[in-house]
Amino acid sequence: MKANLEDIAKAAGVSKMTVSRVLRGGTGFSDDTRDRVVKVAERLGYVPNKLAAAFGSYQSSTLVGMCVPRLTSGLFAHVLDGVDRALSRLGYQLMIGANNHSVVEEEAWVRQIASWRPAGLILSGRNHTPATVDLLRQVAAPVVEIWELTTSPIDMSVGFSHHDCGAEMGQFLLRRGRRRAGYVGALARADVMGQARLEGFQAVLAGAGHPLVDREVLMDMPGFYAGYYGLETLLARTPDLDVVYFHNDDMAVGGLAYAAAKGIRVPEDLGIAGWGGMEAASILPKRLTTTVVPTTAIGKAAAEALVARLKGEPGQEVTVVQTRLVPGETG
Amino acid sequence: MKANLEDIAKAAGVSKMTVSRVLRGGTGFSDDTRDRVVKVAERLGYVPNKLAAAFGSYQSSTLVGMCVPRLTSGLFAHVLDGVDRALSRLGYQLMIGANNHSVVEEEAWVRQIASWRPAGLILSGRNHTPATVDLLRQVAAPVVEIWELTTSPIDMSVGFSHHDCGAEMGQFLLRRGRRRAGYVGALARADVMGQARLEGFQAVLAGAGHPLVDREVLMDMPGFYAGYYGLETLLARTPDLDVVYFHNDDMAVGGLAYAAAKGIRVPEDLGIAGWGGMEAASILPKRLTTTVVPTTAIGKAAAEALVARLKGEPGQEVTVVQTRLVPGETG
DNA sequence: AAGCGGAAAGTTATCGATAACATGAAGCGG
DNA sequence: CCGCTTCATGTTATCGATAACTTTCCGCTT
Repeated sequence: MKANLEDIAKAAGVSKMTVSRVLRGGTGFSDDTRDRVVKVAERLGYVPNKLAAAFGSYQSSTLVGMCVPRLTSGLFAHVLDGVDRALSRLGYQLMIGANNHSVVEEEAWVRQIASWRPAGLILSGRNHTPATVDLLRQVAAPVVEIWELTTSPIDMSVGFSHHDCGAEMGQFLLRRGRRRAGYVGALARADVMGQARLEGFQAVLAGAGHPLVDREVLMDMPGFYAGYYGLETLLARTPDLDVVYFHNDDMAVGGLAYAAAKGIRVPEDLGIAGWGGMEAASILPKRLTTTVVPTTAIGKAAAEALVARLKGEPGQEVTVVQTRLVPGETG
Repeated sequence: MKANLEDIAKAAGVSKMTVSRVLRGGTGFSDDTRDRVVKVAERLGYVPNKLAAAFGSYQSSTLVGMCVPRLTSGLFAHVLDGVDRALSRLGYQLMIGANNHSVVEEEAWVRQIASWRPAGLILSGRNHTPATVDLLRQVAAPVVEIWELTTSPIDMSVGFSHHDCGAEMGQFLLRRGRRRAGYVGALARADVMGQARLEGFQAVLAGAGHPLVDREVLMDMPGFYAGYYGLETLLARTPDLDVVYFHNDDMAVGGLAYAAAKGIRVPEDLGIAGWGGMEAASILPKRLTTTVVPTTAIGKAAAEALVARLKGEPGQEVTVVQTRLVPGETG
């Protein structure tokens, strides 16, 4: 790199410290000095060295790490976008990682990121390995757990209850007269949140005397094809279902495609409900019954909670965001 | 942080340098020493300080920056995923940013990232401000430009020709007998790549004596609604089109929704073609005519080119990936 | 037994910015 | 005109790891 603080200091006839103060926009220098320093810095094409700054004083790190289950999830893309917009505006840089729905991979990621001494971290979910929690304590940076609500966060939390989402959908489908419900899931065992929705769903159905009839939980990623073949498998085993709740909208759309292919009328013969609120679903011939999650808002809230903490303000410990059940024409 | 190299050195009865050598897996120590050091490091819960390492010796940075137009683009999500998978496996960390299709925002991002002295950078597109190019030269890190092919990259390039995509689609639609083509775009002026596709499309049509009849380029983000209303506007002005080429699949799907809502038969009354190969399109009742882009492969190739360069190997200067025109039932 | 090669380990200087402390000059009331 | 405050500025130590160099030690040859 061409110039450092000392080069500017020499050229401007002041000390390094004065240059540092000017460029960071502090106080303790005259207007005349500031102008001179700024001009020289510009002329020399000075590019600050955050590595040195963050190393010398961890206070000055502007590195924020964020770990999501998958980078290709449309839902998390919006969360990421919300975080990035809020943070980049304030001069923070975002380091990302994907844990593939595994707390072990999350631990590996946190271990890597911890070595960069980040100013803050955003994690997805409330489940972590003990070693992860240890590491987080050691880095001593603010941590926001997003997506799944936890009332006892490591530090801060922004999310909603997946259990309640499932329960609410169960109630809704019962009100619409559905009595023989099935479920098609994915990411068997890896995804505790889909599991939580299923449990909420089941609890409500059982409580009403119409327990879940059958379920098909694939090992695959939750996508269109998983939804398509999941529904096929489920119906082959249990043909007389009157509604199927899917892990998410992608899968529900796959289910709709299967129904269309087989001449199953939706919602007359079979109801279909999803979860998440994928954008693409809004242009289906029939509006999908689903639960919309305020993804961008979650990202924004997480970033804001983090920044508040970094500025020394207390910061909201737990932020609950509202999901919204959208009654469509498929459920 | 609990422990640093010196703490381990003291506890193990060796020097810092020996600990450093052991933990980095170098040579110059006995098996006995290695075991002792490793054990102590583990016991003390040592977390390396990459800030110090990268600062002391830029060789040892494992930071890679990547800038995409939008974080919410399904296409770029897969590119990102391809990059992340390839890099994280090798111990690199990914810093991301979005430039909102603006070279000025890209410059701001590069300026920020440059101050972290990254080991490498991945940028989208081949257009950059002069100041960006200057900065890139200054950071002296390998740079991969992706998405749009350039035969004279700053450093390395992985991509394909948007112009050719448009031209190929033009030829295809002409072969299918279309004679009065329209175009619906988005991101007016901001997106040079959509512009390139349009130009390729127009050139072929004009060359065949059936020039583009009308076009509607919105200022909006390219999404479903933009496609819906874009087609509405276009057809209001020029009703007698027999095919419309869209900026991307999202918009084409919006166009399909508009056609369905208005009772316009596709492809009989109007052909519709998209670009990009969005996953969701695969479950439409009629398969969308589009060009599929190998997104994950682009990410993977970009990461590999970067890593090769970082390892001192020459690295592929220009990598051309193949897009694939998929004849659907809508065009 | 002197000398030598090479592996193992230690020493020193360094990266660039910042916190904490120190200095110095100007301004000002008594 | 002295001592006090205040603001502008300079000095010094420091963060943790690493490159480059130096020393130590051991075994082996002649």
